Amino acid sequence: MAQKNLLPYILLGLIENEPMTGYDLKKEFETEIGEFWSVKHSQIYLELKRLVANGDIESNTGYFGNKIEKTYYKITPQGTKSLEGWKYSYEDQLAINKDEFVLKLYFIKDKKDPRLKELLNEQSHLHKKKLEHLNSRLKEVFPNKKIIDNNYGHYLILNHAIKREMEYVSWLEDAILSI
Amino acid sequence: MAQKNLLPYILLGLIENEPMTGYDLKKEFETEIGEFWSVKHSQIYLELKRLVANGDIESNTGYFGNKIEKTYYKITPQGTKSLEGWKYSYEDQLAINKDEFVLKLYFIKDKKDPRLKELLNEQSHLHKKKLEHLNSRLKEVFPNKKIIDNNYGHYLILNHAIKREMEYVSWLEDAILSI
DNA sequence: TATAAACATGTAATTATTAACATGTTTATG
DNA sequence: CATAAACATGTTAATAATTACATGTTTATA
Repeated sequence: MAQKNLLPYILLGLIENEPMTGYDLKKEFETEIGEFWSVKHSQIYLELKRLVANGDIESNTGYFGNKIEKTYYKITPQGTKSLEGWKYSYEDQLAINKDEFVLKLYFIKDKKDPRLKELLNEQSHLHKKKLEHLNSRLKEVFPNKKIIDNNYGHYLILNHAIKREMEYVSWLEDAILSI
Repeated sequence: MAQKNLLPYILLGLIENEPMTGYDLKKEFETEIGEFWSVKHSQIYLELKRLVANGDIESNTGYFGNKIEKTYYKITPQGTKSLEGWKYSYEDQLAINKDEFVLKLYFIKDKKDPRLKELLNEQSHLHKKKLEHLNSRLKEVFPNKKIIDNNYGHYLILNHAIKREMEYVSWLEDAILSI
């Protein structure tokens, strides 16, 4: 069981719906899935090569007009199988989720430290903005019940992200008041 | 401003209190800070070398008895400065926090998918266990107000972790009921 | 007391990730 | 219509992180 590097599954998951080019995939990380995951485009191209070498996807280079050359990737039956295997596999333990701000706080010992409140305020501002953004995403992406039911996983995690930000903000506000 | 690799700051932050060996540092990641961050011990040794080369810490090798040889690291004024700079620096934007389960859900489209509930249940179980664990940590680590006030950052983030897990569990429970 | 398990301390190799470099193509705009 | 900006597509180099390898020391236990 290959672990850790999840990018292959992401690419498979995206390509599964329809053949895509490297650039199409890159753009996915600027919108939809970009809310939950990030990678650099250089990584995408590397991984695509590996997936081809591995037989999980097939490439098809076409010439559009006489200038543009595009390589589309489509998933193979083997790739589909690999994707399914991952999607429904169980995790036996939770990964730690690394948050730089949380880390900083760990090293701020003194409750009376005057800079503490500043940091909390700044963080609160960032998370409020994020919360706002997520709320508008929800309205935008899921305007009706049919879309919700056909993209239920996405709907769930977007709601989760919103609740998480609400928790974050409320925690920070409480912390600010407490000092 | 060096970004990204936060391990140097963690090591500085830990060494700041008292000189420590590589192994001492490794152990920190199994208890206290291990709740919020993880690294492999091989990475610690590499980073310690770099910090020494960079003048942020100094090493001092001593022979205990006639067998054991230990190298203690202590922070230099330059290291302290670097640590302080990081601790009170502002972040301009939030990093994405990568969660494999959330990623999986993104690719599960169909609300009626029978395996969805299984996955949600399994996750719920994991987070309930984690929540329990964190609650007992809180009691253990912060038995009284004095300790709280002298380790306030740590107190705050432990509370945050607890609230986050509560959110996670409640989200999952709602999701399970919704399908 | 032999032997296994856990402690303690690192190095080397592999893989993943990010940053930097390159290069040609449309599209907008002054 | 010249030119800058953004689009599109990659490769190469550098850094970070994980995995595997190595080796000697206590401590527990059969």
